[in-house]
Amino acid sequence: MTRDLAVAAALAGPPAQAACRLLGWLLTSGPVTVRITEVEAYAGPDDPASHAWRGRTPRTAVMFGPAGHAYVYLSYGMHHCLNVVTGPDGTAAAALVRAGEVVQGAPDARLRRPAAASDADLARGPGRLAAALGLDRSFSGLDLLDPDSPLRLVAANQSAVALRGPRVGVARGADTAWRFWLPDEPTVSAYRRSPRAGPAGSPGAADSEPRGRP
DNA sequence: CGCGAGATTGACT
DNA sequence: GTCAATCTCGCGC
Repeated sequence: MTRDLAVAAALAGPPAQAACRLLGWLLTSGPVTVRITEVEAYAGPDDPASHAWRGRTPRTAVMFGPAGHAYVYLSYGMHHCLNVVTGPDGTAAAALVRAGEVVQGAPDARLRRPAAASDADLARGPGRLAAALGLDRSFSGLDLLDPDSPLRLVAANQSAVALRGPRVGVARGADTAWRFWLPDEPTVSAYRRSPRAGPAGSPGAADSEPRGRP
């Protein structure tokens, strides 16, 4: 097979479910392989924190496509962030890969991230993870399930139950508990609420309560 | 066509 | 804890 349909189907569900499933999966770019330890779910026009909130644009068009493709964007003019497109074709959704453990090619990752204090810091944070994998916007739109793709996603068994909490850094939708991470992983990034978001649990943005260890 | 905002990081007070 | 760096997007004039 050239494309794993079962894996694609696993990512075609609702945003939070699809994102949660990515935990423990492997991302490979060249010599570097990362095991995903932290993700966030983003939806479409209904999700004010999503890039697709205002509808389809050239940049976010890939989010409206079939699951299993890459959406890479430039954040704050300097850091790249990787999303895995989720949900059925025609609806906008993606999972931001926030952090991972470098399980292969750590020396290569370190060349790209000389500032990393430890191996756990190589891909701890979305910008750092994209840097460790050597990603830029040219990777956006790639089919991650194609064995010939320069960036590949491979499913793996998820041993632990995921913890969940509100998404990091978002100004709106800051109370939606759509961040998922694996317990006891030193590679999971620290939680920082956006200063532009109101106080936690502020009215108007109320969603599900955080659980676990935010 | 100008301008403000942003799914971040790392350095500094 | 606070703050600047840096640039693309997308809305408003």
